[in-house]
Amino acid sequence: MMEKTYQPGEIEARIADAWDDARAFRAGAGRRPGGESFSVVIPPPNVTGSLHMGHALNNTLQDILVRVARMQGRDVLWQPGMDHAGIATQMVVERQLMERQEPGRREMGREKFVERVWQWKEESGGTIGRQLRRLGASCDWSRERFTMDEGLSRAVRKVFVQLYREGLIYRDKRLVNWDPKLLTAISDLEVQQVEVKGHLWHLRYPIEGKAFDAADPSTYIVVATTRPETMLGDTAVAVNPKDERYAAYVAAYQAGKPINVVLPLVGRLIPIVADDYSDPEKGSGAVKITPAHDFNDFEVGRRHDLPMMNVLSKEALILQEMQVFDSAGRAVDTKPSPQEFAGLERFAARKMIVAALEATALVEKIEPYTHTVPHGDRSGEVIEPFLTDQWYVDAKTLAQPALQAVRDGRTKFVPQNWEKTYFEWLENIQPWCISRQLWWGHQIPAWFGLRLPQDAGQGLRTFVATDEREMLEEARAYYGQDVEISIASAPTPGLSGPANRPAGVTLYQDEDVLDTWFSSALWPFSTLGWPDATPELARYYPTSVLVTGFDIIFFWVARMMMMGLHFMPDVPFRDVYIHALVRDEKGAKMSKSKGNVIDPLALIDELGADALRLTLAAMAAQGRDIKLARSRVEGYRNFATKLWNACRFAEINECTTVAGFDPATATLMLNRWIVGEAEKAAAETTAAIAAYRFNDAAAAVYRFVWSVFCDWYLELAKPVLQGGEGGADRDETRATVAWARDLILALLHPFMPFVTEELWAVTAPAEGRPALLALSPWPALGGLENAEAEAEIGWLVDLVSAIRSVRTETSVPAAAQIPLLLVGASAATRERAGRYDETIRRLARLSTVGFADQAPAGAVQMVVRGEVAALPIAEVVDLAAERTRLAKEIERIGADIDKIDRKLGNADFVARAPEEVVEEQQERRDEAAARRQKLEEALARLSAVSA
RNA sequence: GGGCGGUUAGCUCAGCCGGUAGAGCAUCUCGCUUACACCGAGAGGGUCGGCGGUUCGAAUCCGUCACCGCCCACCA
Repeated sequence: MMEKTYQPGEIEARIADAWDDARAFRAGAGRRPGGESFSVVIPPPNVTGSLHMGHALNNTLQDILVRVARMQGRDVLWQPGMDHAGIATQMVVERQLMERQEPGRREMGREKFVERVWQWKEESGGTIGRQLRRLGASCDWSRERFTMDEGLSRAVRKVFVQLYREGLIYRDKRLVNWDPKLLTAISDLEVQQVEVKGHLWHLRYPIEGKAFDAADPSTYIVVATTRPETMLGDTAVAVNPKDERYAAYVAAYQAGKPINVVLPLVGRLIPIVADDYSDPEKGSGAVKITPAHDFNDFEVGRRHDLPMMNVLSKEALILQEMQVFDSAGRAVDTKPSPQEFAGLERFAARKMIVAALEATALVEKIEPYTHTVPHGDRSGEVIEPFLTDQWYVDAKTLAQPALQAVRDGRTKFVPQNWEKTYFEWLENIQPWCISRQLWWGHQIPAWFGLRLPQDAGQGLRTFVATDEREMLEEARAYYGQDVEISIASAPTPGLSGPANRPAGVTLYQDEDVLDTWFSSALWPFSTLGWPDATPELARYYPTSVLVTGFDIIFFWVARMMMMGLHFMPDVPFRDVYIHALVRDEKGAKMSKSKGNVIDPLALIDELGADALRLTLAAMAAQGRDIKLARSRVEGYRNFATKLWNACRFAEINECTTVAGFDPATATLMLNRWIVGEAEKAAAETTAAIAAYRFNDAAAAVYRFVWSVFCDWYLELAKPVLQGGEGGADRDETRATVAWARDLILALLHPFMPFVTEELWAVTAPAEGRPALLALSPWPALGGLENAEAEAEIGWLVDLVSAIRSVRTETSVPAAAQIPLLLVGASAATRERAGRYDETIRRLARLSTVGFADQAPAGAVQMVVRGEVAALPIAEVVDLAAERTRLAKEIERIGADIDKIDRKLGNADFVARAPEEVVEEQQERRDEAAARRQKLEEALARLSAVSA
């Protein structure tokens, strides 16, 4: 015997185990002959992650698609896995070390630390996988992959080496976004622009050869800056070539004899150059150029062949000695910093430098100034543009095929408007900095050694290879077979210049690791075994669809497209379904700091995974954020209980699945009707899912289950099921109820896998029914709609609804059993009334259903499908109120008719609108007119009585 | 500066390849009845942000304005 309410908690864990035991989600499980492949790779959550609403939405949608495909008998793989999340994970473990007061990362050393991270991963890294299982995600967990697995690491190295050899990965010295807290470079995408209130300092730079006089503007040039501390590294001042104010400086520069300024505090002479970058509208129109600490200045420096002076250390402290590089990035010199600033942190230095300048009247003015400042998205620290050697991917080249594939429609975005965002970004893509100064990640497979004297190349000799053995082969080919090659763990001090002892060479591997997204970019093929030609790769690549949030289009989608197209013969996925962000009730982004996070696991505990899933699906309308309210989830929890009780009703009434039952053979109108409605609902749901219209799909099943199956079909079936007459009608109805219930369970299963699987199991499994709903066929019906049945049951529904409505409006006590008279009923109506006598009386609370040629005086009347039905209850009803009711309805219909008449009276409408539209209007008018006629008659009879 | 999205019932949102304004929640009224009070029946509630245009006809297409949100770039 089933419980009265659905208790998700007890059931969900048990069902999840049942799926596991049956290996129901293994790749290809449930595949039926001819089933084409359907594959999805999960957006790998961070190994440090725990389930938030975004994951819940993302994986619910994937699971719906995957479960439908599996039920459709396709060869399904949902590939799960996790991302090693370089920075995030390293931070977590470092924090843990600190909390436990253990030695820090640096004291521990690289090898030990990495070992420690692996240990952490084994112990605590699997949380999200378990949480996804609780959500019901039907991934093939036996194939779980991790971006740092041996196999995936091999793919990473192979890709790196090949791109390097193709010239698409290279090392370069240029400005990067440097995070002075994490002490690593980060990519443009990991930088957040934050608006901050700061100041704009107007500084006077004295002109060379003129005695500085604050009162005489010809003795200095004013530059405006938000970052005074970088002035130590200025190597020029730029003015616009068209700026009249600075015509003399421009002319001098163009004549090859630039006028210099004396850099305050430093005393270095730096030229005034003419460059379009300088905007006459901004500041003073003259701008200080610090090529080593500003991206724009860096470009100006390259254009004018200016030296770059690095003022800051990696920790953003002012250097003792500034490092000087030429415009090509070659180290050329060092220069002493003013010693009073050496070692100061950059913001402290700013204060002191401003103070020093003020002391000598070199500050013209200070304005409050609001501007945006780049911050690291992980550390929250102000990013420092920093001159370092890093590895870059030539993203521009790789982007071309990725753009083309979407333009050609080989990969489609849903909703399509995201293509624009994708195009925009790829068309303006910058080199992708892929090296990170971290320990946790894929160490870059590049080794450095000294150059041979005869080698004219610059810097150290680089060997890039997939492993040490391959690297050593290359090195031997370079240094000679007889040279002894050793590998050091770190660069030896003073390692520069030519290899002067070719008898023995020491190499060391690049210490940096790759950006986590580098390995994620390979996910669709690396998880399938690439670079080996595995059967999985052949079966499941390209994947069918990628489901992800828009915030990750650049980070991940675009890069998978680039890598997939470069290394595989086809795109990584056919469709990209982009879903929205889950926000809180008020539309704010959920964040821990705001404290408005709704924990999906808490909701699952309380209301069930199914309720949460159906809520998310029902709210996943394309192109719109989801504002999640708890009440909504409660509503869907109620729906689960409703379903549960409907199944309980079926059980109580012995509606058991009849093996081989063919819905087309149903004979009772009621059964033919529900069978047709079921077909419609199934078709609607299937089509909506195929179009990624999850909300429409959810609404279609929801409505069918509650408003059609429960509200009408089961109610209408009660007399047959419970009438005690037994016989063929009852058998057929029991079979039909069971059939419709099974269909509902199937249609709902992708949305609510747990309850439906449980109900499937408890509703007395019949022979020939698959043991697991998850592997049962998806409903595919045809030819079940029946106009006759629709007309008959439609009339029944309308009649009962009309009586109920009138009863309430005329204040007939709910308990009162009143008679009904069908006035001037047609033969069909009489027959139907007879057939459903008990049903009608039960649902409309009537004592009798009779017939009459005319409505009795004072009867309450209504019009149902063109015929009058009367409730002869003059004594219970307030006649005046009844008159008002009728008059109101007549008025309403009158307004409708007027509206239609205006249309039909419009010659243009009749002439230009499509024929069927005109006909439809005509029909509606006729119907309304007939109805009004009947109502007017009813009103007349009523008035006659009271008169 | 460039781009995208939003503005529809008290709330949260569907509908938007033009042709009778919908759902859930909330509200109000009623509730005989063993599938379900996490329920049933009924009701109220919207000039679809403003203005203009196209059209026989606009919530739906176009333009414009207002407000809200997001993304990208830049900011001396």
